[in-house]
Amino acid sequence: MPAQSPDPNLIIAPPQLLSTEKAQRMAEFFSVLGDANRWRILSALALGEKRVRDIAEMVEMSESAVSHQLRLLRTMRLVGYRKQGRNVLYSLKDEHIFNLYQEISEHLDEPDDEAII
Amino acid sequence: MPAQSPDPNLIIAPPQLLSTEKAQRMAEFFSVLGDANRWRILSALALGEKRVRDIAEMVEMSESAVSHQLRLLRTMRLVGYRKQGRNVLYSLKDEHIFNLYQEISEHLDEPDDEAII
DNA sequence: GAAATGTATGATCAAGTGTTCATGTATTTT
DNA sequence: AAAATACATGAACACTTGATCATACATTTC
Repeated sequence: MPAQSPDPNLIIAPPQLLSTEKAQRMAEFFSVLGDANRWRILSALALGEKRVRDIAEMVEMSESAVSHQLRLLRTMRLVGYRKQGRNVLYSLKDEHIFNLYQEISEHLDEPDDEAII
Repeated sequence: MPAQSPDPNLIIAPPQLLSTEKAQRMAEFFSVLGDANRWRILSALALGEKRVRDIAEMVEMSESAVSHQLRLLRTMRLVGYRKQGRNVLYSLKDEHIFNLYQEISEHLDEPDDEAII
């Protein structure tokens, strides 16, 4: 019997208050996505594997700043990398990020008020 | 002909670099979810509509701190509220939050290394 | 091996964030 | 109407964060 795929419209709410530990882990993760430059870097990588230099140029940041941010994205396992000569090629490790992007995008695009008269 | 529901495994990546504006909007939204106390508050509200006082007691924060955070959650349209006498009852406005919760939870639960030998 | 290139990292500092404290407002109770 | 209760808000302050700058490291080129 094949596995039943979950109803995409089903809302899954935690049955109880989040523990401080779990809440903290959630917060730390979302904080990583709480920076515009990191989103730009991720979207650059969504276009394909890239060198630090090239990312820096695309997103118009210093190489140092990009490197710092990539380090964070690395520790959060959002990007992977491989060395190639003196270059380091970064790539998206978890493309699910852009599913989140899509969902939130829709949330943000909702009208401010449902006109109730 | 009924609408085709999208393939849940389809990864949707933006076809180009995110604009600074769009990236900024994303970042602002994710920042709101980048705080452990806000997650606790949201998870309290996931259990049902609640007064400020009760939320404060559940999450062990001062009423003032909770009020400040609820204000933020309100402006981000994550919670709604209605007055009832001298109480203000808050509730989740967008339960999608806990779909995000679910997704990220899985991401965080992934093993650190896929043992490759 | 010296110079150049690509990347990483530590220190510093300005800006942002979240809590507390004091105070204000609205509603209910006495 | 005075007191009590529930919530909101502004200011202040401690803490966090992210960029820059200087420097270090690794690899390639000369």
